[in-house]
Amino acid sequence: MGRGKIEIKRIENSSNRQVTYSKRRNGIMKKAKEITVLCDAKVSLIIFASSGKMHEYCSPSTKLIDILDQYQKTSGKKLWDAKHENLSNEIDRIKKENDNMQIELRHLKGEDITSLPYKELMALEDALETGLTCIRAKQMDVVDMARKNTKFLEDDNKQLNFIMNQQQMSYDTREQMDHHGYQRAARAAAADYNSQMPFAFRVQPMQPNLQERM
Amino acid sequence: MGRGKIEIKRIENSSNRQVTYSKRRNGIMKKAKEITVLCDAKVSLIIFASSGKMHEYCSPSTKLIDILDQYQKTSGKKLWDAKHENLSNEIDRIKKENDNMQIELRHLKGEDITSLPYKELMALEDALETGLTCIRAKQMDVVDMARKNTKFLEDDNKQLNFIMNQQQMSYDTREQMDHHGYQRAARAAAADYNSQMPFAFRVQPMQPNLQERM
DNA sequence: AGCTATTGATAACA
DNA sequence: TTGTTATCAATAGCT
Repeated sequence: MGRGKIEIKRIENSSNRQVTYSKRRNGIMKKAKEITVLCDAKVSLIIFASSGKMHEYCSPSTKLIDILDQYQKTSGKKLWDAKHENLSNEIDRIKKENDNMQIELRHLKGEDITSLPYKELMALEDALETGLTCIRAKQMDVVDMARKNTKFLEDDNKQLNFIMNQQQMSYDTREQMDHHGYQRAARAAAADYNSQMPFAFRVQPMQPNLQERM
Repeated sequence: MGRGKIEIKRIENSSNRQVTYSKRRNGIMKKAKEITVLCDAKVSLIIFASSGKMHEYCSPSTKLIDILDQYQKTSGKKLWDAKHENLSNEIDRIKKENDNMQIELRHLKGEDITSLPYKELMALEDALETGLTCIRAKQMDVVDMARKNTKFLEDDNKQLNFIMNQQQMSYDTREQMDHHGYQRAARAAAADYNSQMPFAFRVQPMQPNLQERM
């Protein structure tokens, strides 16, 4: 149909192909509309040009999704139903997991244990005792750490008090000294302190993260 | 195109409509095939006759589902994506729930507690103690029940032994008795036993389900 | 289902 | 892209 007959094979000339695509697309769309009107048919037509541009026709007062639903029912071919099934199965699987954990949690909290056999009661008891042991060990750790922290703070305080006293003393005798003499006195005081205290009590960096863990 | 021009409106004559549908359907299918070959297009064509009968064309080496996926991306219209999103959200929600329970379970078992604040350690301890109390109470119940069961069995045994002895005795003196006399003696033995035992120790139905709960 | 007169679609060209 | 038109293709009405 045209000035010359053509073979049905890919049109190599790109612009010819584009023109033909456009004209034939319109032609098919028109035919699709006509058949829906003439024959009461439901039609879904989706065309992608090689460029990726899309055109569609769907018979009026019909939704594409309805046509596709009917397609699945009529043909038995799954489009999204398969994906749906997978997701639904996944949900079921996870829900079951959920329920089991729910039950285990209840049991550990001493709920819903009326119908449990003795063996499981024993197992639960063991688990709870183990947990309690761990928790209490951890609590001890924390308390211990707090105690150590307190001790470090006390030592710091002691040292700071000592230095302050020395500074006060050197301030009291300041009149007899020049500026350099004052600084010398303060340094001497610190050195004096460190030489009097055993190593473990000297100023040193605070334990990192000690506070956080409380 | 035909022996006469026709108006594009529903063909009222049913058999004409059917024939026209069939011819035009073939025509559209052919056109669809041609445009895919001539112009490198991807085409999905689904037609339902008013009778419900379906015909489809999909460009070769392409799946309908792929065309529809591309349709959703290109047009932005959702077909099944909305449904999928709902299911996916549900899955995410349940998975989160799952994770939380997983963590709670671990904590109760004394695992992964290194970074827990002291307050939560206390709460865990309380929960574990409560659970342990409940479990042990239940264990006591079971043991108690077992003890009662044992007692019932012992009583039964005692009673059966008593009756057996009586029967043995009546057997030993059997020669002096006729058949009726023997039966009378056995009945008398049982009555004798019941009259000698306090009510609570008499034969009575076993506690139901006592065994099961072990 | 075939046939064919006729209309409709479109290839090549502008 | 759009329009024109000579041709080819589809099909309406009939068998």
